[in-house]
Amino acid sequence: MLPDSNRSRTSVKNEVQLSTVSVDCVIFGLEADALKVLLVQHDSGVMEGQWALPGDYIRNDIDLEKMPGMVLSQLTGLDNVFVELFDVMGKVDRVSHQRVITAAYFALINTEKYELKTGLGARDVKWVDIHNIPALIYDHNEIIKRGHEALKLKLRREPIGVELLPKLFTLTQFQRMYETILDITLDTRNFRKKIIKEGILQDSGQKEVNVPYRAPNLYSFDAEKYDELRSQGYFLNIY
Amino acid sequence: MLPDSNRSRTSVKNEVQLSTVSVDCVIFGLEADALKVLLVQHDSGVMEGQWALPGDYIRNDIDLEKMPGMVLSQLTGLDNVFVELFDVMGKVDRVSHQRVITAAYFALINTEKYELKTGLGARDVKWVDIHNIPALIYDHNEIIKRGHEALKLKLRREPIGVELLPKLFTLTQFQRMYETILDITLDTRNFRKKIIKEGILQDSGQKEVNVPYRAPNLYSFDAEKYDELRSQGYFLNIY
DNA sequence: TACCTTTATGTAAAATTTACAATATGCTCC
DNA sequence: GGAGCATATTGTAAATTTTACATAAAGGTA
Repeated sequence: MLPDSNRSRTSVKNEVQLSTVSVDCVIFGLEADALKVLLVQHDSGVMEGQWALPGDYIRNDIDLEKMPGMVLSQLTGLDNVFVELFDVMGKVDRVSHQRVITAAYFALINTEKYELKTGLGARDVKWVDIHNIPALIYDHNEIIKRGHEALKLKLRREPIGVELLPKLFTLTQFQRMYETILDITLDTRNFRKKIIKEGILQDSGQKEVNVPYRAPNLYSFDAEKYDELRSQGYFLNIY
Repeated sequence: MLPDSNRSRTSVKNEVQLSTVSVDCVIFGLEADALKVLLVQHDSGVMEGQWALPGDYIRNDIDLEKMPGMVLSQLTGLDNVFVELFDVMGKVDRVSHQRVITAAYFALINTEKYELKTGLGARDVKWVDIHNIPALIYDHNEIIKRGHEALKLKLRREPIGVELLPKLFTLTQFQRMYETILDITLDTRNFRKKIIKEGILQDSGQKEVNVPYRAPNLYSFDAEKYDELRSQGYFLNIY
């Protein structure tokens, strides 16, 4: 990039090209058995009543990477959530009437425990199952599809989902997390063998209580062990 | 995102926030035994004489994803090259005096065969070995580092490098491509066994000619076979 | 024909993957 | 206290894959 007063030959000399830039967030909500996406319904304007991904126009006095956190904070009250950029949509005609470039981020949170708030010009906010996304404005359906692919790839490289589980969790919870996000079914025996062998989980010696069946063992995540694996280029092959 | 006349509550009402947006390209050049990056030297302006990644400000009448191709075309004359977005840098203070958001793309091409041209306000253009990148302007060194990580990850999922090899190539060329890009050394016997077993290469039955040693067999890439693998979530584990 | 350089290849041991189903536990209800 | 219910937990044999490692083959050159 040549960001000084000398403009490139493809740009108009001495005239800085300005653009409208927004941030769109695919906020994935993990439940015990379903993966959902947070959608907002526009309050007014041309798109009144239509459903869309939560997002906002960027502000030039705020770091771009802080924007998705702000969106999330306004809709869920959550802070310090895992968020990652996965794409940028920049076709000239993706939005009618004006060219809007959007940075697409995904986040992964727990749908439980947090109360949704309307905000950001939204009349309504709701969780929708990933398999049942309605028609959204612009290219938002495509953004969700790509976001899910990015999430799945990420999960195979990093167990980002453990942060959504309690400090101590059962192997079944751990497996369901993978199954739900990756949208696959796993063989329990083989999955456990693999995870145990990798050593990223530690048996706490405790058992869950107050369950009306055999109490499962509780495990914790061994971050050190995992960091060791990641430095060697970790990729979880499960099908 | 709520891109209609109704602005979000975090934005100033009825005033569209505009931004300066650029594209920076980490153009990787593959040689027989080295991975290089294309750098340009600024012609004039505040950054005169300093080295940087090639890039340009975006134009609002051109699809964002077409920009890196245009940059590449101007510097190398190459068209239809593999290019992929891997990050967006958007900190407020990453560039002095004005906030510039940049979309970072990487490309992978062959340094041979193509003549570099100065262009885009560049006084000079050159290939620099990935291990010897000088201090660049702004956060360009960081962008290269991230671009290399993205390239390595991509190569493990897709054999993007084959397009840089001749239609018919030797297993040694194929192996060197992986070694150079991933910056590792591979065991020849094990690498060949793995690749052959995967079936993504076809023995053409021909041999290279005019070599002053045992003539190696020539192979071609089996795109169909690879597509089959990719649909099952391909990831090449080699160390 | 001897030599140089690079290609091509095998194998045994260890580790991993795969495909399967029966038993163990804790609680509830009678 | 025993039967029933629901989930947790676990093993194994076969097939496949990975790992570590060294020698012979081929083509050209001198």
